[in-house]
Amino acid sequence: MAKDGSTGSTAAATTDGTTPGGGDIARSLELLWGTGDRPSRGPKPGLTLDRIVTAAIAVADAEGLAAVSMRRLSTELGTGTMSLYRYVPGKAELLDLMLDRVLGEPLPDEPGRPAAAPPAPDDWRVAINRMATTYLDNLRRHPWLLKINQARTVLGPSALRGLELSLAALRSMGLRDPELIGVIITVNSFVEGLARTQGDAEEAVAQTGLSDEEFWDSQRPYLERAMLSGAYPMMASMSEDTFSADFDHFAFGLERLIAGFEVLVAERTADAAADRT
Amino acid sequence: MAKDGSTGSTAAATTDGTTPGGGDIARSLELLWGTGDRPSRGPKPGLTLDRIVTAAIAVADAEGLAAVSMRRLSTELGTGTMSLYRYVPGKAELLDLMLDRVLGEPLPDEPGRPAAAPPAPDDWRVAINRMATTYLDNLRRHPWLLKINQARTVLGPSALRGLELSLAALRSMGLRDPELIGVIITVNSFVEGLARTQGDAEEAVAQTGLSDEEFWDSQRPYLERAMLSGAYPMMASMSEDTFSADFDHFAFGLERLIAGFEVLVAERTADAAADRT
DNA sequence: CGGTTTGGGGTACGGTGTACTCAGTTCGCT
DNA sequence: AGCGAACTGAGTACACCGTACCCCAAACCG
Repeated sequence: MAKDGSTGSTAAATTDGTTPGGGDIARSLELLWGTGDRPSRGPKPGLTLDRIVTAAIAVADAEGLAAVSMRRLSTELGTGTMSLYRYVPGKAELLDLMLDRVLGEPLPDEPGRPAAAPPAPDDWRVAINRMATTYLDNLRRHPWLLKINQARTVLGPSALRGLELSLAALRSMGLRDPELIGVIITVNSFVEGLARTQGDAEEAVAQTGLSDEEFWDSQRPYLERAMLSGAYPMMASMSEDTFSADFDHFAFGLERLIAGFEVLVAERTADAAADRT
Repeated sequence: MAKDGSTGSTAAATTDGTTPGGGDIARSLELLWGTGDRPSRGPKPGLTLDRIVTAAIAVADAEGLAAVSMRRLSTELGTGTMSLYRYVPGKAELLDLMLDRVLGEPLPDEPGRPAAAPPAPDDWRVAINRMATTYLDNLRRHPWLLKINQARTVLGPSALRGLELSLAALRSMGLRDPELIGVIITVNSFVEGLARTQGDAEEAVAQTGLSDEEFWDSQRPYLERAMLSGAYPMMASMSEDTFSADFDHFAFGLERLIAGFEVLVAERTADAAADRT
């Protein structure tokens, strides 16, 4: 997934002459924020960045990120493979663009839910709950999101808008600015970790063609021998429903997290009251 | 990274004749729990599974999971590439073995810390804190851990031992069994998500050769223009230290999480007391 | 000692990202 | 109107990857 690095950067340096790696980011930024004015000489482009990104996302959603290759996209779009490089500096940048597109897009209408996004609620608990569920929904809709390096995501307009909305909703907590960011990071980290586990499980089913049940059944003899060995007394004494799928780990964890924030907010308001007297 | 799937499973079926995918798991299980008795006909093996896994981990630690290829490992070990397939069914299984090895190994001695693992403390807060820090340490030492599908990790002896120790330490919380698992999953998810963000950042520095500062500087003009546009009032009003690196997001989030658990434990003990009266 | 079983390794195939090169199109300027 | 510049599209080629297949040498059993 990650490009080779050695061949990539050195090759870019020999070709372009710009500082290796730096030129690509500038190029990505222009692609994201750019005015889109195209030079007025030469033939009109037969493709759009938008179409490429859309096609890439469609393929990734349907068959996983591994299916997204330049050759595959070109056949999908009916062009030559190398033509894509007229619009995108490289595959890494294409992945960046996919990220920004998906993270910022409003959730598509679902049958059970009203389409319009309601304004930010003044209750931060509800806001956090919405943040987490929305993010989890997004990650489940696009499982490949977690396989793309998010650190160097160029902060596109849509990503900024999401952060802005979150911050506005959390303002009522009365925490300091870095703590607000901490809240967001904590919630997002929890959701990401959970989504990764779930996504891995689904991917494993798809790739091996083996259901979860079959998988665990294949391990059962080894596990039972281990339990009988006496080396794992705690695990051997666990109740039957311990690993049941009925338990909603997302709801459980999120509830605990919000309860933890509640404690901090209560402390702060108590402090403020003490200062006032 | 993930193997092709179509070629992999079908090829395994044509070669071996066993149910596609199922044979590999059985093979992995035997590799993990197996007795290691080798047949006494034919030449002695010049390699060990252990040496292969060790070499793979070394390469992954030093240069990232992308550098772990069968050809690379073979040159590292001084053998032919295809010889490796006498010991490992395929690359996917090798990754599984790397996982189990690393997740179960005791942390190597570090200068500042005593080497012996102390017995499980009876205070579950300390236990959770230790769980989280240990896991985070592990993920930082081996950033490639998060790029391997953990869902179908064969539960090896070392993985079981870790789970057993965690459960023993959390027993004093007095929660139901599924909730105990929920606690572990929640903490681990949080740590994984955070580690992923940190790992992505380091990887980005290594790959692009661009420090974080340089990266953000390159975005500054676009961000400033966005701030001045008035479309992001909350973000524009943030204090200077909001995104400072001084703030320890790991400590902050973990503290909130533990506080949230505390609330639940308190509720339970209160309920128990009410029942007793 | 002959046969059988096993490990080691070479070759080859289909896949990937992408550098390089050349042909063809379209506009601005003279 | 014509020409040259600037641009797009596409083909070819290279270095990687995982691994199927095949053959040979080594080691034990009878």
